[in-house]
Amino acid sequence: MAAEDFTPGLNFIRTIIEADIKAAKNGGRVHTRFPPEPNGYLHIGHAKSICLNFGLAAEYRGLCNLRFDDTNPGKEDVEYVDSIMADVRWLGFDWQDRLYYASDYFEQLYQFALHLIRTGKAYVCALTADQMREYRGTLTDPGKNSPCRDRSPEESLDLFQRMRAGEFPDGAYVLRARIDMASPNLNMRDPVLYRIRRESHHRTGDRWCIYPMYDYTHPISDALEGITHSICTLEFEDHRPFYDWVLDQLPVPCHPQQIEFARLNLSYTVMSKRKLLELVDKAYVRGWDDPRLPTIAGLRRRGYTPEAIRYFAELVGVAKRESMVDMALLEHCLREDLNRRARRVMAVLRPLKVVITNYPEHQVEELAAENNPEDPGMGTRKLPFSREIYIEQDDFREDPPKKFFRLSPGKEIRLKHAYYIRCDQVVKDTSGNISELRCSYDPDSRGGGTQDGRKVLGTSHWVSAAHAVDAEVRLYDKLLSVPDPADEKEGKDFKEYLNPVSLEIVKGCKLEPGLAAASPGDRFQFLRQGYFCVDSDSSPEQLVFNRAVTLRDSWAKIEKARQNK
RNA sequence: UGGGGUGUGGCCAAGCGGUAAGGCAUCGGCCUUUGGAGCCGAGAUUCGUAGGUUCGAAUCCUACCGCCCCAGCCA
Repeated sequence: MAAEDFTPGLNFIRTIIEADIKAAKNGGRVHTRFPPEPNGYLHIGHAKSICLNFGLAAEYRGLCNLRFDDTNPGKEDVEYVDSIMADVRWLGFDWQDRLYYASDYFEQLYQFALHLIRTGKAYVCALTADQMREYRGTLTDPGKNSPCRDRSPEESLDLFQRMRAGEFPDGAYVLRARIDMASPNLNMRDPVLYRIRRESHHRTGDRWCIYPMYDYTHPISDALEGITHSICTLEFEDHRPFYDWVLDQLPVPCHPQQIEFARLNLSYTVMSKRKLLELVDKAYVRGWDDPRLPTIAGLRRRGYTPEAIRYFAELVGVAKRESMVDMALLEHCLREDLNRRARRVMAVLRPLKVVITNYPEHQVEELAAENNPEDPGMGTRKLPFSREIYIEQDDFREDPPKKFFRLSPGKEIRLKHAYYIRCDQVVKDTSGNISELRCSYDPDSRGGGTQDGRKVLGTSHWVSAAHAVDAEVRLYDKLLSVPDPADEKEGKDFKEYLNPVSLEIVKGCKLEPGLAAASPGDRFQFLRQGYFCVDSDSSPEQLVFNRAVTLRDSWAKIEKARQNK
């Protein structure tokens, strides 16, 4: 099914929203937000969330904000906010004038904290981090009240103001909510609201030395922005009671509904920011946009389209069940999109020279080739044909196995858009390697067919030797050699499962001449091989292509099945 | 062992008391100037397990089992 013909079904979130609209909750409004922390690059899992939040807003004629959850200055950076904005835009979404930062709310957050202190809902606590851990209790045992818990509002107010004024060293005090140290939900055992931290913030500089915690910041930010449905991932389900508690204590404009869904997991790759950061930092890959990574930047460089990613986000669905989606589905989405849009071109990755002995020595013909059989509107182009050409090494076998439709001694194949050729002679070098094939062509087969109805099973791509342009082609494969490292032996680090051949660089590839004009980001189908994208390293002098995804390959399947026997 | 979630074919996922959608993957077949694309077909007697309610249960009830998350002054 084509991506744009796909009609999304109902999922549990759409069900909730439709019920809310029907009940005229929030005046029938739908307002979502995508709230990344700028501490890393976005990946395909974030894309699922972006498509969900912006998609829902578009679907129900609502709005979606982009908001940076920047409450932890030590980990955050402008490099990340820039990349995040670029990635969201590239995916095709627009937050218009609604770009927000949690740090924009620091003053309001502070005022709300004062309110909580005055109403006895928060207090300044002097317990150290270690003590606080002890006082918190365990999963099965209730916690103990902090000795500071009964501090008067006046005293807490004074202390909190002095925390802001910078009178105390980092860690000396925190502001805590006063809820219930015996709650079975650890998030309700007087969670920390503010901590002292002398760290420069990428937006507020040194204006603050106290920073609010996520759990306190998030519900208020949502409420201030008039969010109706605050969609987040499953691990925040336990935080929802606190989310609601905060909003219930404060004079905020509205009370958004938090809804949790399962984050995306993809086989053969890693999706945690920590692991991705490690791969980048320790140079296991060539940066955040390495085409092997599931980052948006990596997928973009690899050749993925926003359409393919959006289609994928729709296909994987939204549910509460933890799952592992097969990488094959992502690949399918790209093929689906590019099959109808990508120009077909001929590129020989591992060239084998073929001399057509009965073809006139200096003759060059221009043969017409369609640019995309799926879309005649994409037109045709001319391909030069001459006596010496290159075909793919894999397209010739001196001793062909059964079902091998390609070229072998005495056999005939079709050169796509050109002629039938028959292999007459195999030329080898002194060490016995095949150096060239000598073939003869059938002049009646010009264009790739004859009148006699002769069956030619194999069709090869080719390129005229004298006219070919050289290129480097980077063949990418799975990042990991196992679908899910968590399923493997205990105690092994995920890096032990890194696929050693996730990148193979092939040089001296021969491409049809028109490709000399290709520029970075251009995508093509290399006939019979896959979809390729011009890399950002590419230049007119040194063309570089990335393989985004292979074509489905039934011959490879036959061979693999044979091997497994 | 406290709390919160979740269990539908290999992987996702609909289903919400009336007798198992759809997609990916897999396997057949047709077609083909890409072993691509396209087309046709195959596969859960069964919905974690065991009981129960009902004319009827994946859907309701009970018990049990599995898996995930929570003890950051991270998000």
